[in-house]
Amino acid sequence: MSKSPALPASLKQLLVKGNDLFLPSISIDCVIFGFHENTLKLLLLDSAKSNKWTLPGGFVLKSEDINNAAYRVLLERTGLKDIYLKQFDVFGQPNRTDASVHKTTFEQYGSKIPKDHWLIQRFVSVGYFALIDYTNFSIQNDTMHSANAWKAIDQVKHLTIDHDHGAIIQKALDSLRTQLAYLPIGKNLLPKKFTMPELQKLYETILNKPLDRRNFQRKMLGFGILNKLNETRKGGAHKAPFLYTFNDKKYQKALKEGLYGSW
Amino acid sequence: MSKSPALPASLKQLLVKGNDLFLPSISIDCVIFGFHENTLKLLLLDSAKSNKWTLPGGFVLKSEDINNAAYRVLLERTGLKDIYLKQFDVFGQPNRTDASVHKTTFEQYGSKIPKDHWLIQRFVSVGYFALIDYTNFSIQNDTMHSANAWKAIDQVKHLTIDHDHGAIIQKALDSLRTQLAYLPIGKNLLPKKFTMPELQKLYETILNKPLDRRNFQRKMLGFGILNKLNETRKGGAHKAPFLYTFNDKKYQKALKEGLYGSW
DNA sequence: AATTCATTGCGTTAGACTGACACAATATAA
DNA sequence: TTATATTGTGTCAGTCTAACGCAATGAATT
Repeated sequence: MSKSPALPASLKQLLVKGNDLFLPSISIDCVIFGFHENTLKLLLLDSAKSNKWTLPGGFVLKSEDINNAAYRVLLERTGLKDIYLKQFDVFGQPNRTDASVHKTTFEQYGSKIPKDHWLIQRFVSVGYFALIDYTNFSIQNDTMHSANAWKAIDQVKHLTIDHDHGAIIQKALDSLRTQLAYLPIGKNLLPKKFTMPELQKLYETILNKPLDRRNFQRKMLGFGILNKLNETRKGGAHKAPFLYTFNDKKYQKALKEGLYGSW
Repeated sequence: MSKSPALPASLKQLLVKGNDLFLPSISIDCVIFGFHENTLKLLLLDSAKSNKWTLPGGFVLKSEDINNAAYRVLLERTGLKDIYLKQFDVFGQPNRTDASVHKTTFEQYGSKIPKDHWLIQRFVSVGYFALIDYTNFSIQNDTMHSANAWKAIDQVKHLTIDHDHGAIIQKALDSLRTQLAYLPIGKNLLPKKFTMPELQKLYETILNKPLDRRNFQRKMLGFGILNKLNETRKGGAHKAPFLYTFNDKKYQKALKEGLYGSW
């Protein structure tokens, strides 16, 4: 006759079978970027009513490729497949995880995690970042976290972030910016058809600085990864800009070989 | 009255205490590059007389930062400190490790690893690459591997490489080449004082293509990370080239901020 | 001691790229 | 119809890059 709600099945499974299902010591954190209304956003989870926000993450099945685990986490969380997902760093400080979060989660339901349980050991986390199209996406909620939400990147620093997830986010952003310099970007972050000003806004938002419209266009077209369509986007109160799509083959090639090559 | 030699203490410790000392499921592999006689070399271990070559690696102590674990492995293996060490990827395919190697190692000494032992579970490995000065370095041997050796990078593909270490080496080389485009390099790979032709050879070796002598010098000096000394290196049968050192402050700054910035 | 010769230091030039800006065309709103 | 903000296209000077020229130098050769 406890006043606590019943322990959800997914949490119970984690508690009882986690040790059998997952690799010990290794976790995954995903920094999921979305782009909407000229703002870069992050998909965050409101962790177990503790008023702390966390990154969507998970564990690696015992016979699962670690990259697939990251794709699985992304799929479970967003319902999206075939997304650009990039492993950007490993976070392995011994004190980076704080078992008290898990304890709190389970205590809500009147459950206790045994001492030395798989879940409250030290975890080394592999960080991935993903870029997704904000528009054709619906947030998937789960039982462990009461709310999932998109947060504008510049609001994030005012939130209470769990663990070292703030540092992970910062590192992901740095990696994203660095990548921008030598890899194409935007494929999964923008709708299929987009305008040059939209693409530019994306770049400006990630880099957090304005770019010259005309030079941006010249450089972008120079990369040779865009198809110019014979359509324009009407509806804006001004001259209708042309629509573009990414040239898939050339985009993929540029992803592999880089945009420049330098030396 | 076994004919096998006695099990070395370090191996015994791994067998008996490994489970207590180290994190499960996580290992570290180091791709250690050296530069000597205009050749890029790799430090490899002749693994347990099995005629397979492996990368120097190790495990993470239970309360040790994973980056420190990599530095520790490097120190144990080479005796070198303060080396540039870069985490470049995570290797997490479920079938990437092959427990038979460890079995063979212990069977040599007439020891058997228990089933389900910590050591023969699946490991996810974090790859680091290091760049060291070939000259002031002495190879440290250990008990688990009969021989450590420098192997020229283009000989490596003719060797029998253990596990997925061949793929790890390839990925390290790719990362090194990519880094060359936007980060300074050479600090630990060359002696303190070096000539411009020597530095150029290093770049040419890593990139595996010739560079124009005069353009290389102009570009390199343009980075502003070199100090030109008032000495020349005599002894070569020709005009004596000037000696340079790296400007430590500017070198470190360039490591953090990159050499260009592009956008 | 003079000569040879591979290598180094310094320089030039044409073409490509970059940053800053001008001006006409156009889709909606007033 | 006019006004206005925005887009498409273009220019131009400064910078960077690739390719190459030539004199200076240090040891080896004669």
